[in-house]
Amino acid sequence: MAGIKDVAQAAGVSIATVSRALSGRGSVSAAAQEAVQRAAAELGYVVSSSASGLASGRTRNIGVLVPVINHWFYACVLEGISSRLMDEGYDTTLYQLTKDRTHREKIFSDFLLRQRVDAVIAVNVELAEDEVQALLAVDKPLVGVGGPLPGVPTLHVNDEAISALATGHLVSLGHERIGFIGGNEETDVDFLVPTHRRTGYERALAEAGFEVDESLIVSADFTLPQGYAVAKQLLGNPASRPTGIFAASDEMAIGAILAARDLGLQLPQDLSVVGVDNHDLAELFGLTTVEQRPHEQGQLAVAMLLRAIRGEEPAQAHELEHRLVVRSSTTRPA
Amino acid sequence: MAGIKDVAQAAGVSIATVSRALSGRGSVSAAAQEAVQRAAAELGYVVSSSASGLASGRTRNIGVLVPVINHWFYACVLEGISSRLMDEGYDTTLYQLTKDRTHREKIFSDFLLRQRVDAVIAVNVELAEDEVQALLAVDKPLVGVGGPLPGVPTLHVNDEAISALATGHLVSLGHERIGFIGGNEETDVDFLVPTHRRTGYERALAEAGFEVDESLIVSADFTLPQGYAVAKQLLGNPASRPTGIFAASDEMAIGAILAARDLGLQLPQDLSVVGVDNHDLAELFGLTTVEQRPHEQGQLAVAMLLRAIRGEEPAQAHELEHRLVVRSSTTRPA
DNA sequence: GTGAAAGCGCTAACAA
DNA sequence: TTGTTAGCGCTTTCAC
Repeated sequence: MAGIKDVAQAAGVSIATVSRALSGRGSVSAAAQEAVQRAAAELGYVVSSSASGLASGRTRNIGVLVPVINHWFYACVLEGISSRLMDEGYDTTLYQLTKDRTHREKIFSDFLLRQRVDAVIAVNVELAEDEVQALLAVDKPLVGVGGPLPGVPTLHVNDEAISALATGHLVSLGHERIGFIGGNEETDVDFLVPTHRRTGYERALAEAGFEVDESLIVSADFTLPQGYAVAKQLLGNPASRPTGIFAASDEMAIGAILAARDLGLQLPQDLSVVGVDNHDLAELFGLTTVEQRPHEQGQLAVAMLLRAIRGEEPAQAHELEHRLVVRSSTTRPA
Repeated sequence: MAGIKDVAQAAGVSIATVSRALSGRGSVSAAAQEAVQRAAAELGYVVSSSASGLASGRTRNIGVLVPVINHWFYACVLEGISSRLMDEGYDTTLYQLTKDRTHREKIFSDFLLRQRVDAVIAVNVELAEDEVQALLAVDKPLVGVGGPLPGVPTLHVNDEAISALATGHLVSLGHERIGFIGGNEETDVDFLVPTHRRTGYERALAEAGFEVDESLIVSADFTLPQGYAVAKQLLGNPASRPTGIFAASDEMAIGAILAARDLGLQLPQDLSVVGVDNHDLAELFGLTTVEQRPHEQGQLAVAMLLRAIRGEEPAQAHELEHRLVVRSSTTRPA
């Protein structure tokens, strides 16, 4: 396995020049540059990340914290992050953060805190104050996706505005009894997403002059099956049935659509449904939804992080756009 | 940031003893062990992975190669891998391998080959002969999931047997016109999975004495929407419609169920559907399927890899179990 | 069981 | 622009 010395020898320069030529730090003559490049290629030389990391303090490795992987949103964000990071020559190291404190502590102390990563992207994980401090204390740039994290630059959509938009869409169509399928905060790995989405829903209702009817509010875990289950409860009683439902995720919204079908309801005549995400399945179900682009969120997070790593302008919180995608799952009430 | 020297000083021993005590390599007296552990904990000391890696040649970091992340199977495998790896004190570094040769080459040369990872798990990526050789040449253990990879220990289900089982289930119910929704090989990231699943389907038909009817065979990309689309074509013509469908993935099977419903067919009376996976959504749709447990596959792959890393018995190909999960999507034909 | 010391393969001052 | 050289913080012989 060729080392930097071999390359230096083959190129007829010193190892320092090889290092400079290959890393782009410091100036190197065109001739030397060329010679080094050629020699490195011929020998199949690649710097040892351990050696480089030890000497420079940079690992070119970014830690990504996610609560789960097997979930549309996280998988998309992760794809966005990893592809962008790879383009920039960085590795992506994955940490699944559970709710278990000791497990988390281990991740923080054993993995993140020392030399393993140059920086961290936290995707929808609610970091405790001391966890944030620990990261910042070792001078590791930290960017959050789905924040907000106190004192941390974060990329996020405006969950409240999204909900208000979705609910408002139903209101504008003439719906007066609008159900809400939210997330349940206990089991939830996400932040305040459940809370914010509910607040937006209530705000839109208030603006329309409607009262909040607790019997129209149910919660699930953002998945399709649970959305189906709670929607069935919500729709089961013909007397109290809402004419429209806003679900805090597309998966739950699709669950609601399936539940409505199984109850013999015609959509959208008997029931309008709006979701959030613009999930891969949304189009198939004709689901009206508020789009958020997790893949892009991941890419943007990387861009923010790189700026922080390079010590450029202090990146700050950035609110991402969202837009209503109207399809066939919503119409005026019968 | 405390270093090994600080710990040595605090514990009143040499840095060599600290290293031994913390890594478990070499013998240390109980007293020293205790003193070191205490000092390290007090100082919040964690070894520098760069320094340790440089000195020892071990990074405690495993590279995981996947074609995509945002897909049920891969996300599950990934969760299994990363959680198990974390338990063992290893990092998981993620590499998305595209079909683009130059991109792949970059991953291999710049990332994998040098000091960044101790070993590699390839999940359903078809590695070229030279890619496998490159890994083995630098003496990096390699384990495949979903193989087979020539000369590489691999964990895999028997795709052909799975298909034969699923198709046989329909045959045993009395179906004679059985459609097949397979994967399309061109766009496919997976191996020979599409081919094997088709072979199993054909074998089961042959065993039952049926001829293969090409008009009953369609292909999609393993996703629900495409499964829906091709199933609609398959089921559109009432004259040539099959009474049962075997889909090579649960997502496509569910797509077929939805397509059938949209065509006004009653399930399972008018159409039986079998899938493969036992996907999170299978139960909701009452889908009969052949289960494979990707999460476990990931965990087992880690176990195999660790054995290889430790130089224990040469791990070999391991075929995973599968089982038929019968639900309500299949019955005898009308 | 323990310590001294020689690297591991680079990067970054510094000097030229 | 280039080379020399001193570390980076560990692990691992080797001698005791």
